[in-house]
Amino acid sequence: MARGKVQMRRIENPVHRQVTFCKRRAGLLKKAKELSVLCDADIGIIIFSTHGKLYELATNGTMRDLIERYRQSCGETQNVGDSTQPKVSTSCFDLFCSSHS
Amino acid sequence: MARGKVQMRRIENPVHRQVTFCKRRAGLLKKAKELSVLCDADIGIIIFSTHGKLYELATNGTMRDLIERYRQSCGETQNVGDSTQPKVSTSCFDLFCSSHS
DNA sequence: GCCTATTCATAAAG
DNA sequence: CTTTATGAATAGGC
Repeated sequence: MARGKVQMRRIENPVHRQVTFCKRRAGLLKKAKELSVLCDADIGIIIFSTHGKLYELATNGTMRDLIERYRQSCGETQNVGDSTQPKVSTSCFDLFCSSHS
Repeated sequence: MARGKVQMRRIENPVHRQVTFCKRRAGLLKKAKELSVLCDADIGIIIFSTHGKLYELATNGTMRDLIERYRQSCGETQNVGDSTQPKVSTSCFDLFCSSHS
């Protein structure tokens, strides 16, 4: 982005990667908050670092509520706005009920 | 941001809000993918528009797996990297177990 | 949806 | 941590 373009590959230098992770993570969360305020949207973000540390953000209410709402919506919604996922047919309800017969 | 600064309030004009929502949502998801690739992180994003439409992104695997992983981690993690939330003391496990005694 | 002027984010350096 | 040069995101128009 600055001082030279960055290539979209995994950053191999651990120090460099850590610095970039911190900066971009902050930027991403900021963007999410802005989108939430400007467009009155409800946004949740879950981030796991390489080392498995969890970072989260819920712009409205709690992540708990958001996941619960997600569980309901994804069972009704046929298609989401992003085409990254090939579309999984697994019902989201299974996630919460599979261990409780 | 461009052609004039935007104030951080809810955009009242519905058309304008819709346009901004589309543009910024795309930008947010792109940033998330970049962060995921560059820093080898696992990221999930859930977005509900004003009208309740769901948009989602899981950079690695499925949202189902990510939520499952989140459930486990948030019970172990004491603090997340973001200070937006005042810190909720409710155990995340309650979310999935409260209805099953 | 595409284009362009402008603001924003951020990689590299101090 | 703070600064700064530069690429990226995006608001407003078509």
